[in-house]
Amino acid sequence: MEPINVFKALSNETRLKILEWLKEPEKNFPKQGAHLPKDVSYKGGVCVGDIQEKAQISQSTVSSYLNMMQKAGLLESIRHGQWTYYRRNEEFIQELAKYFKTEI
Amino acid sequence: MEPINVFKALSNETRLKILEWLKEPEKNFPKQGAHLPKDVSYKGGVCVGDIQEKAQISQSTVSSYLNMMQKAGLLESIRHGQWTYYRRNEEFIQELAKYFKTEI
DNA sequence: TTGACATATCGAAAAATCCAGATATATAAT
DNA sequence: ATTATATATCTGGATTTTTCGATATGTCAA
Repeated sequence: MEPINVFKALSNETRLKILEWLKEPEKNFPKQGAHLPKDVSYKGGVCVGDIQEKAQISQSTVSSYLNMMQKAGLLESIRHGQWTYYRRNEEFIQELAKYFKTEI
Repeated sequence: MEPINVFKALSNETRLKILEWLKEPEKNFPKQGAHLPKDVSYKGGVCVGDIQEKAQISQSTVSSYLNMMQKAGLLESIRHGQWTYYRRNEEFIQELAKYFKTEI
């Protein structure tokens, strides 16, 4: 775990919002599921396009944000067809909260 | 509380170290107290010069770092004579850990 | 296999951050 | 009053971040 990279990832309004939105995907991305194939249950995963629409920033920006957050450990992703679904890496985030409590 | 500013303040190796050093001031700044007047008991406060020496960065940089961390809420300071003593704002940091646990 | 769509990567301009030296200010000592 | 010391503020060049449009890649559908 690289705390500096985590904090950098969290140092941006949009990225912080994305992380919060992904806590309640079905609430914040209601139309999600339209293209989510039934045979897949990537619980909580939201595709890039839906996140972009909600965040109101360019496609390239949202893509690199998500990549950055994933590299920091905050998110995980899976590709399904032409969609990439991102969701929170709750295990990592839990460790992070522990780190925060004990080390900060 | 402005989480973004907190995360920005934490997004730097030196500032992160300072925050950690200040968890155990008497251990990390052993000579501290030489100029700390007896009649003052600013528990845990360390003066700018001592922090600068330990961090090995310029005086102006350490001063603005400390100011930034204080504005973010992480530190608090008190002036005593020609010295400014900085220490952790534990109350704020505790709230922060709570915020982190519940909001992140 | 061609076209359409989702996402990733590239390249660049603008803005922000980093960090130092120079200078200003506040306090203490003489 | 003058000088010395600690800290704060100012200025600015170097580096990094932000964010976009353009382009590339991967996948599905016709």
